[in-house]
Amino acid sequence: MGRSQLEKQKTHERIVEIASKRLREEGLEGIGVADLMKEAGLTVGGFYKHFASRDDLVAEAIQSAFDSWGRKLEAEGVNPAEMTAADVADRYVSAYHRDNPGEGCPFAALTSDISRSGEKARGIATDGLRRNFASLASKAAGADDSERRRKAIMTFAMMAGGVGLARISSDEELSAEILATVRDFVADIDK
Amino acid sequence: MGRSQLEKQKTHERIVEIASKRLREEGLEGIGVADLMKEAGLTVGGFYKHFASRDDLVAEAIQSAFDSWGRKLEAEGVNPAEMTAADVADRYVSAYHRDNPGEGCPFAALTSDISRSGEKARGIATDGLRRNFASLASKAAGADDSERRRKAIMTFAMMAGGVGLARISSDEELSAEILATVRDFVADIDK
DNA sequence: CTATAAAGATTATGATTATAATCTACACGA
DNA sequence: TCGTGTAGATTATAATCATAATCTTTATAG
Repeated sequence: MGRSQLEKQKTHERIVEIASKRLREEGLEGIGVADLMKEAGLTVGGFYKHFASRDDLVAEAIQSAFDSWGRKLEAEGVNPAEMTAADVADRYVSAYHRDNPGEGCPFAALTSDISRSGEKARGIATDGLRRNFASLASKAAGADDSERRRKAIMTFAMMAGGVGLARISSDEELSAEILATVRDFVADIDK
Repeated sequence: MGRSQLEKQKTHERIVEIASKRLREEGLEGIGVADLMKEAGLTVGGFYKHFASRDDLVAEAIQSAFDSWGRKLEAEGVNPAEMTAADVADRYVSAYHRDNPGEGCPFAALTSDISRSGEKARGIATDGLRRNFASLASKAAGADDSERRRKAIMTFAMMAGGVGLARISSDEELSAEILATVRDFVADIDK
């Protein structure tokens, strides 16, 4: 049976992980199958032994990107449940996140790309959105669930939008100003 | 001299306007030179009589997209200076804007694309950012200029981010909830 | 009225791409 | 140990694309 099943699974995960990073860096159409395989130490030929189409890889890669936030915290020994909204903002609305889209949030890196995508990618992203809102709502200050949810939604919109705008600005000072402003507002709302 | 100068200018503007719309709809790499020319009633051949490269067209199209907001208001007889922040939000954070990226704000439609672009496009966009912040600051409530500016920045981040997320969601209910939440918050901040 | 320069059409060119067919070598069931 | 199925390599295939060379037509200068 050719290489072992274990090998294949490892390879599969490697391709997905690489794609997840590169696609966030260069957009959903930004990198080709051949380059991706090359970066995984492979050649084009084997690609379709792993994925029915490039689109399928993209879907898996987006899913993996959504999970990466949690995996990263885990790797650092941080408990997501213990983070306050301000803690989240410090990480999310940071120069590091701005400068490393490949390891960051797909909503900040791929907003436009996903909104132009098909049902598959949008569905995965919609699930991710719901999870993000729920997680942030559990951290938000507020009199009732409804108010906490509203704060979660607007906080996330502001954070994702802020990082997006900060990435656009070619003026570092303006970019830093955007990040700092958004961070402060999130901390204020958290009260 | 071939067709008249006036004709040429008209043609040039037509190409840019079409590109400005289609690029916002399908991303900066989403549509080819041939299709663009076809939509303008022309063929590929003449393209390089108007633009040194596709990149040059993209830059002009982005610039035009930034100007389009003002042109649209003007066409409707609305005076931008008289709009409150809540007025802006009602327009910006609307289902119509969400569903018609081609006529809308490039920061909402092209966030990811522009942040991956070269200096030319980023520079144009950075100017656009500054103008947006200044315009919103003049409408914001606040004790001093600094507070008004801070509100402008966070408001714009929230609005652009909100429309971006609303476009991603394949669940119409969730999408509408995002829009409504952001709109309400902007109105509140405006106080 | 005529010559010509430039707008736009027609038609290469060469690069890049996703997908696929075929080949090769190895891991496993027997 | 042998035969086979499959992972991955090599090598087409066919589409798409930006760019360019060349041809055609017509608006204007003289």
